[in-house]
Amino acid sequence: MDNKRISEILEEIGDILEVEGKRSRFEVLAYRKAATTIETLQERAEDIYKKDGLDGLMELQGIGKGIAGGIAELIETGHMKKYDTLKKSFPVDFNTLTRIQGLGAKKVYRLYKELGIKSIEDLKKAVQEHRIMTLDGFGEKSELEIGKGLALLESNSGRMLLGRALPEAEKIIAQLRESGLAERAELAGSARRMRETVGDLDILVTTKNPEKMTDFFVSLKEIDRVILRGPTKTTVLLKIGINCDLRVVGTESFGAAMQYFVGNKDHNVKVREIAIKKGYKLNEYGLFDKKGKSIAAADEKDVYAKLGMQYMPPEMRENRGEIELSLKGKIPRLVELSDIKGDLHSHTDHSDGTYSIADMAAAAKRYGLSYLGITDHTKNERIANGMNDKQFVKHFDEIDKVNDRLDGIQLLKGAEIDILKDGSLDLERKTLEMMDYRLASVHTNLKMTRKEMTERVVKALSSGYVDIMGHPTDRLIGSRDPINMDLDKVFEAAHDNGVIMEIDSFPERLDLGDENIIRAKKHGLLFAIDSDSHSVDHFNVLKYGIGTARRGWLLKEDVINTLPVERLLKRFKKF
DNA sequence: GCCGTTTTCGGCCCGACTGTTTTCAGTCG
Repeated sequence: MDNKRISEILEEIGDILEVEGKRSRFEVLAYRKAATTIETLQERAEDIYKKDGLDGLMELQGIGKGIAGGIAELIETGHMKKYDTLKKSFPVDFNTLTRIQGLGAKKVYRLYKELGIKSIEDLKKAVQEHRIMTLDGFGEKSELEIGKGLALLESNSGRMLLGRALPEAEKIIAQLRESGLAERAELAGSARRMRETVGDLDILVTTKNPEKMTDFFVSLKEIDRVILRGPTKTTVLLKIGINCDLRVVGTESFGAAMQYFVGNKDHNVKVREIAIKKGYKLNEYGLFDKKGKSIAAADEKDVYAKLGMQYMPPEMRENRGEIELSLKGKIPRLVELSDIKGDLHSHTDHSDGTYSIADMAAAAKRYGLSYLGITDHTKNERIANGMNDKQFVKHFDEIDKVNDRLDGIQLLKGAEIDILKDGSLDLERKTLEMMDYRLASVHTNLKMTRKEMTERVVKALSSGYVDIMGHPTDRLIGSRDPINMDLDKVFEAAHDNGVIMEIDSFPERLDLGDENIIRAKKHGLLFAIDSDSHSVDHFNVLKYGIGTARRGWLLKEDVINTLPVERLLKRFKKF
């Protein structure tokens, strides 16, 4: 059973327990928390259970004996007694119905009890027939909002790629800054933490004129409609299809607000618990002592410092151990975009890129890189114009010629070699040995059994010819699951054979992702943060790869393309 | 139901906005 279904079931148990009202609200919270944990897990809960049993599940955040047992039951039998029983008494699609903005478990239950609404279809009909507004506590406006929520639900599926949402946020923030109304305007929330997908955007501003500031914000052309508006918080729907919150805070509490709105929920709960233990109270307005006097608020670093904590980069604030590290003062300096000296994955018009070798070199130089690896596709990728051995020999010759004319940037000869179905590489040894380095990826035959796929990849990595494994899991966020293989075995093979793991920076790939980076690093692996550029405009996706690497707590020394070219070349296989 | 730098029992973050309420519950993040 996949994580999504497990988390839906846990969430729904939480909903039903809440409306049932028999259990403590903390039990409800516990199920919701467990649901979030499973939903955001990169590894399959089923794999964890098969490998480490109940203990493996219980190591996860917010999952104890009870819920772990329930998950195990789901995996073993496809059913969970507790859920089936609850569902019999409440045959309502809580999961879908509560996705409508403004509808929570309790309202959904009332709609069921009083109007018999069990599904989205029932709800749509009830709205059309104006039956919602007849209920106590619901009015004309509630019905209208539910109607809008229904339309929105049909038009988009919730989360959006960071690569689509972040540029929009940057555009909006730039306008807020240029308006002359904002003293400061900063991105907060999951986008600032560089999560690969975001559910909404959060922007924080300080201003002398909140009223005018908000007027200006809601008048921006990027905005579709205003969902709610108050003196400190305004929510709008953007035309690109996600919500954007504007928070207006005082300059004196800007730091506390950043602290509050940047970390994820678990991070914040934990930090606030630390405040309580110290006899303080922490909210978005400041850190307060017992007498209610503010002891830190304007500066984010100061808020953490007064709690005995070292500042943590936004990308770390996910409650994955950063708080403990921070209390010990051991937060490391993470890798930064400016550390990147070159890019080891790019395509030209010799395969499926759109620009010449010389154009790509010039673009990389403009981007500030000092070397660029050209890694065009091999013949198995017919669709991408992959080259055969003979064509590669000619291709290398041309790279050499272009290289001779270049100044300030050096080209490296490589290829993105297909790992074939049987685990062999798609070029002859002779050709492989002509390159500066070799990047190998899986592109075809993605639906093999776990055992077959693991053997295939391990065989390729053990060939003695692979320097970098390209986009290792081959996932496409939101559209293609990672290939099914035993990642620990793959990482082990990579370690034994000196293979570097790629972090492909393309927003729909971000592969490896943050959790798998942490896992690979535990195996002692090194990384390459690459753009996978197919055009001269693509180098700026590197920032997403950097963000992902930072979410995986990588340091400069973990990333090989922070090395100058002479030292980099020493890391690659020699023949 | 989960969890442990006071704890294996007794806690569990905190505030804003809305609609429909005459003082607040529900929802959201």
